[in-house]
Amino acid sequence: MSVTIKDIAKLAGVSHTTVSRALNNSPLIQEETKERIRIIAEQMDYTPNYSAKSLVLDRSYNLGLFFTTLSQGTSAGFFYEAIRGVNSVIQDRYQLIVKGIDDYTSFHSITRKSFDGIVVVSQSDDDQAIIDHIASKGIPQVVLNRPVETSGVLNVLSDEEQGAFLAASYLIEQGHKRIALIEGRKGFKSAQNRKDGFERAMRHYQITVPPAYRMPGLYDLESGHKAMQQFLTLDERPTAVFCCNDEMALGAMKAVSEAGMNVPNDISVVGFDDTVFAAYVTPALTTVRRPIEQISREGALRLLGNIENKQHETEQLLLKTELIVRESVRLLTP
Amino acid sequence: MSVTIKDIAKLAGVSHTTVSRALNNSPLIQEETKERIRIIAEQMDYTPNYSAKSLVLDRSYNLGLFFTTLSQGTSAGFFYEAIRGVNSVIQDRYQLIVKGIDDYTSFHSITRKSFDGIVVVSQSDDDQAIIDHIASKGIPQVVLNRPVETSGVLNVLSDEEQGAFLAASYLIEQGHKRIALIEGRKGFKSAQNRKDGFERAMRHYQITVPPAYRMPGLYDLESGHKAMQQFLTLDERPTAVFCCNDEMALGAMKAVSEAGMNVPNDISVVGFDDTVFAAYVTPALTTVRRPIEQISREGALRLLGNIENKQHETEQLLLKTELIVRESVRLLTP
DNA sequence: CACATCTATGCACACGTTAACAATAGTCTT
DNA sequence: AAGACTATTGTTAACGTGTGCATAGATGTG
Repeated sequence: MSVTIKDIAKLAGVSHTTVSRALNNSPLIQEETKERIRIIAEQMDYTPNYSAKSLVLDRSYNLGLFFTTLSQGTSAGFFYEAIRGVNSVIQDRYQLIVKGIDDYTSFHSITRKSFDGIVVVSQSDDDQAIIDHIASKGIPQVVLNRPVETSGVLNVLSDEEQGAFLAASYLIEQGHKRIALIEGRKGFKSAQNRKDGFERAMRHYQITVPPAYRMPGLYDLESGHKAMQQFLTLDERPTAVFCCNDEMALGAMKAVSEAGMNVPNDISVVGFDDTVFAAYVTPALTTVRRPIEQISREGALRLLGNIENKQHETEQLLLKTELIVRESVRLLTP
Repeated sequence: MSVTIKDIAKLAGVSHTTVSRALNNSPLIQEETKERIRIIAEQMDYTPNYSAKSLVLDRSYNLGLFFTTLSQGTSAGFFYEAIRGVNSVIQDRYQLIVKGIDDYTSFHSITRKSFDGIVVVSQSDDDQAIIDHIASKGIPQVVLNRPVETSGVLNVLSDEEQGAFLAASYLIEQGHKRIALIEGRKGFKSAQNRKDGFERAMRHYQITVPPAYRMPGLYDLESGHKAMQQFLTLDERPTAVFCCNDEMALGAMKAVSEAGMNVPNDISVVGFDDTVFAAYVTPALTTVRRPIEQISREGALRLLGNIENKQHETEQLLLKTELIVRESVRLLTP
């Protein structure tokens, strides 16, 4: 059917071994022989059979890109940036295989033979199981976005606690004292980190947050909307609301305007993530930017380094987040 | 290193052929032998080597999912929904390999050996080259999202012309006569279709659109913003603006509010795509919903059908779009 | 009982590639 | 000029799996 090195060999009047060596640019083969063979291969439109290569070289040329879930809870922008980041560094060398971890009923099929390396974009503590499995199989991996306990695993993430601290501090510095919190999805590490940064800022500036000023959330528009509706029913309403991501912040702003009030004049809002639309809503959302694309690029680069140099660098890289000040927070003068 | 069928054979006291047949549930093997072998395989934690299988069976177990570009112009939500749709139907049977078409410097490596089938999510006429290449290699394929000329290719898309017609007609039915258009990215088929639907509605209701009421766009927030700024400088401003996607509509709304004006009271806006945030901006955006996830699911299903039944069904499936009425269009009373 | 038929299993090879080792011819060294 | 060395190419086996054909035993048939 398709052209093999044996076909080329026949035409070139050499052995298939010579063809193999020539095409792999082995120093054993004479330069002019190589050139002759390359030309013939080109003419015959030869493409190597990667299954055969994989079998003998024990490399799959596959790079896994695993997300906690593909069906819910992952924001589209996050997903997109992560794929872009990884894709930008792998070039032609690997095939990028995208999976949702929750699609696996068993990790049985995840082996050294099927993946040269795996990028786990982890958003939940539950991912620990697959991370351990990958580690136990000895497959090179890098875990992005979430701090990971397993030692000896590459780990690249942004300092979300610091980002949340920045944003919460900013609210206080703008004169706010009655500050409410809409939390992230339970079980997601980011939810915990962002909350921690918020709490640290409150402690640092000695602000107390009453229980009524805390609402759970699911990282989606709906739950932000609901939470803000709750806050608005309170006798003593908060003057500012810290939302653990931008989508909930949008939902919250929606609730404010539905109640005939205005952001930021009646109530201030900050988000987290700097999603692509944050700059374009009205008012433009003040938020915290995570360098996701950079995270996934740095992670993929280090992973490829480990794969190709057969080393086992293990490092935790913490990239800085950045507060993006826009229009959704009002300066409160006493 | 890892367990092979020969290891199992040794332990079971049979030939590796028997093991192979047993694990593939061949009718040639006695039921109790099968069961015995299955148990041993389980205990030894056997996983088949897919490179070896691929080599002999001439199947890669790979499904390509190709986007026009991963680096620009593709909206995150679109991307996300497409992957979700395809992923939901492939289960464990295939690996999903995501690629940007513009990452290829040569299509040379795209062969029957490396892909059992390919889903091309096409957003540009330029994709015709890769579609033809895939067809010429005899690889089963389905083209989503864009009508394709090549005959004998599965094709699933939404009727965007009809969607645009719906939205534009809605503006007119709400009493608007001075209607402007912000076009989509040049070269993208969707840009053409949406414009066509818009024009048909104008003709149908005998509305003329002056040249100053037409602005080019790039499908991003920036260009929508710019275009609307232009419209606002006109002496006779349009009362409604049809934006060829939601992101540009957001940019446009931003420009309106920056000018101290209000949507929909001063100017009405419609978008296209029903992106996830359309419902949550202020005012909520009236737009057209494309069933992307359904498109990619239906497309993937038909593709798998063709692969697994070795048939070559060729069909064009046109899925209906839907107008989602929200708050960004005002009822104009004469 | 002789023969045909059926059932369950094994043998040997194939898939396309790489690599250890062998072979050949030419060159250098002393 | 013989031996050692080098440069280039070929021979053969190996990777793990599936399959056509052969085989051995069991069963049926007249």
